[in-house]
Amino acid sequence: MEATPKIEPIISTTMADQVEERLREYITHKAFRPGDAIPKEVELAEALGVSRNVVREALSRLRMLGMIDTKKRRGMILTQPDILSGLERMMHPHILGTDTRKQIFEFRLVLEVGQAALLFVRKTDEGIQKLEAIVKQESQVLTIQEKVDCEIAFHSALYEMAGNETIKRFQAMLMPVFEYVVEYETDHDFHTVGSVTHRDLVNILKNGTPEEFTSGMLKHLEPHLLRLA
Amino acid sequence: MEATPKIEPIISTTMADQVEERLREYITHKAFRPGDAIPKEVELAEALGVSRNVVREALSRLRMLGMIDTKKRRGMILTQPDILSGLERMMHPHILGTDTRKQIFEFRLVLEVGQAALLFVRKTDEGIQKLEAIVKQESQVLTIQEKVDCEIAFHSALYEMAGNETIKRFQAMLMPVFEYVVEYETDHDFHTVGSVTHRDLVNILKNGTPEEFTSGMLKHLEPHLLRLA
DNA sequence: ATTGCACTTATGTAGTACATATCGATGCGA
DNA sequence: TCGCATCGATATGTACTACATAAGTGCAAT
Repeated sequence: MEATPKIEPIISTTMADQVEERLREYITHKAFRPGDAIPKEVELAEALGVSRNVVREALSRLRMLGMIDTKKRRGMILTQPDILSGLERMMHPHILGTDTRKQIFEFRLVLEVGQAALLFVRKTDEGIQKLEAIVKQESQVLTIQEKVDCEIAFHSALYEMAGNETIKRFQAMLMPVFEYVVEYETDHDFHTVGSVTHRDLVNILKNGTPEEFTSGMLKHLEPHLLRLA
Repeated sequence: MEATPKIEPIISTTMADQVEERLREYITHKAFRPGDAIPKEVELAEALGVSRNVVREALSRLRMLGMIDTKKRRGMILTQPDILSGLERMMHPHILGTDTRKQIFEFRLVLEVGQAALLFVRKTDEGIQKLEAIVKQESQVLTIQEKVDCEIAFHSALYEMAGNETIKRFQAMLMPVFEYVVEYETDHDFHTVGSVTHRDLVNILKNGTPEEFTSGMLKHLEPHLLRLA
């Protein structure tokens, strides 16, 4: 524990922070729709009683999140944000803490298992053929790198078939951290594999049930799961 | 289709955008650790050949994401970012598109099912007792609102027991969107429930296996899953 | 009606000035 | 020598001004 156990509730909330919050309230609270215009910078500055500088800092943040779009004379309009834009900017393993990395590691495992919920609704013959091709290629692989590539290709193809772009992107962003944890913060090998192989999973996908698939995926990931505290 | 099929590859990349990117590269590429100091605003401005204003807009974004922390005379230091800070700012149902909302809806279903991967590693007696208390309370409930509250409480308690703060927070952020979709964009009731009840899930958690739990959760969520296209 | 040009306007960038908090040193007194 | 208060020095926070730049707007000419 630190010397001061619980003091310092004051957080230096700067003007830009406050303005950002007010603007987000303004944008989300009202019945605004994408495409609607919002007041000019100078008007906002005057209305909020701050300098244009502060307003611009707040707007700059919202722009980064994709909540607004600004053009030179047109002014600013609301846009529907890219909910993962914030995430992708900080998914670098070594700027995160070990605890966060571990949670992200677990997050991916959860996604892999839960996928089945969508997979059996969306599965297609082409998707399965693609998976089979990867499995076949995997059996002829020699180097470790090739094996890892196949591993990633297989699971990417699964997400592809699940038909949820958000989950797919999210998982892709998780991967670098996942690999980092496997590489540096666990004692077993990346490609240690459970009693259920990729080939088994494909077969379940073809002829089995969602229940069987989740069971299979749990078995497939068992080496990872056993490592959890 | 528009009149011009493929023109307009130019994206007005502003100075602040570029500086933000450069700073992120600078922060992530090097072997920096949380706590390390980064150059002063004026130094950055001079080094990058832009005004201090632009640098501050970029820094303001990184500060929002929790990547840096600044104090009055101390300067700026790297911090380990809160990976969900960006997300929570835009999880408002009505500023998202219907497609995004649907994907978030699915995302939660996937998490619910995949949870089992962690749940059986982390389950505790106290957690199960808490779940049982909720189930018991649920059986005596009268109004719809109370029923919904129990629903939320039950699933929150599950995430609590899973012991992954990131997933728990993430799920909590998903919920408003999930409820919105159920309320306005599906034709069945919120509390339509599958053939497996909360009580069944608790029993599986006590005496069953992860495989049985995922199966049970799939059944529990079946009304939602059947609605997916 | 379309093209071309000047004008207007809102954002983007630069620069200056000052406020504010905080670190560090200096000096005073016990 | 050890506090303790005071006083700069310094980096961020805020305000203000000025101008550049892109993009509508409207008018005029062909």
